Amino acid sequence: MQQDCLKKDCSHCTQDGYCVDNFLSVLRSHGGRLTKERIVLLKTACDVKGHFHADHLLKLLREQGYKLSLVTVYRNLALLIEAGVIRRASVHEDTRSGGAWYEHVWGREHHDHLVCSCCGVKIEFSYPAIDVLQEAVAKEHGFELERHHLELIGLCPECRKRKGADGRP
Amino acid sequence: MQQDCLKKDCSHCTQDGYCVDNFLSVLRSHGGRLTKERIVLLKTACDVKGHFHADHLLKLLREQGYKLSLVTVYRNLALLIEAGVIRRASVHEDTRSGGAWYEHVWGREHHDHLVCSCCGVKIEFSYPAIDVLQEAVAKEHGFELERHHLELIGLCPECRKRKGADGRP
DNA sequence: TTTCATGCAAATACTTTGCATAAGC
DNA sequence: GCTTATGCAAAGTATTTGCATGAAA
Repeated sequence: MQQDCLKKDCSHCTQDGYCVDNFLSVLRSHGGRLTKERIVLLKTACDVKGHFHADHLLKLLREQGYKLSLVTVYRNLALLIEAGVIRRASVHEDTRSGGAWYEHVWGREHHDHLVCSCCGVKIEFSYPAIDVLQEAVAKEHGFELERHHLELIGLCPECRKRKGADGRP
Repeated sequence: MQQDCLKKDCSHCTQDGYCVDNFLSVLRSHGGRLTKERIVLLKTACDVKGHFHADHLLKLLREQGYKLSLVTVYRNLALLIEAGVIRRASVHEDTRSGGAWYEHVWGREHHDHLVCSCCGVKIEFSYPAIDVLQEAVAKEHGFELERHHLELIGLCPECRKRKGADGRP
């Protein structure tokens, strides 16, 4: 898996600026084929600004005039994850927001999320010190860390203001 | 909500050592009733050592001779969470383990999880320094932190050994 | 021209809801 | 006795699977 290909300036990523090469190598390793559907899925997933659900991605594709089915979206999300193009970013929330959400990861730095428990707004942050400590914890337990999920849930500034609370209700 | 009641030495928790009082106050605030089903649910949820799913909890109840339905379990999990007896501990994993998992929280310190991506083993840890940094991040963004989900995913010592990998495949 | 991907429909898994009956308070 | 909880069956939502057709390689 060519990790370099996830970077913005990767020389492999020639086709319209999308990381087709990385995706291709994953397909090849499965004996898979590069269909039209997979190409538009790749591009659309990369173009999404924020977070998306499977059906959201389908809607975006339909709006662009492509006619693929939700089944195909589901079947290919796994490939896109394996290719390092997107990642699963969901943690079960109280407000069961319906299914898993994803975000594209290609050409982006690692980050985690702050989620407002009231309005649901999601804010990205990255805090290298936390990552370092996570590595320390993993090492302490003999784990070889692959990835992590961190979601901080609380009240965003707006909701705090609106509720007139400063911590005590 | 009497936070004290979550501690092991809480004087309210008289009935067989279970935190009935705290659960009761939540019920009362909803105009709810303390049924037999809710009592055994409370006890069984507190007795589970590790993590559990809704249907797992039902099985445990059935094994003890109680005959409640899965619907009742689902309906009361929300109450148990509100009473601070259990919490949702699930993060979507690759090995779709089927549904949300819970764990009881009453009388226990806060902790997070290390999950093996290979065998699925879950190890609890607590690392106050990480919690402190999370508070810092929240403050930085004007959030009032309520809770967080942290799951570190990687290879456990056993799976590393078995795979004969030291980091490079 | 063989093999794999797609789309449809149906199946599955988890969770929630409507309604009649049973049980707290 | 009033009102809420339970259990059943059915609905709902997110996701997966079987199978025939269509498209890559």
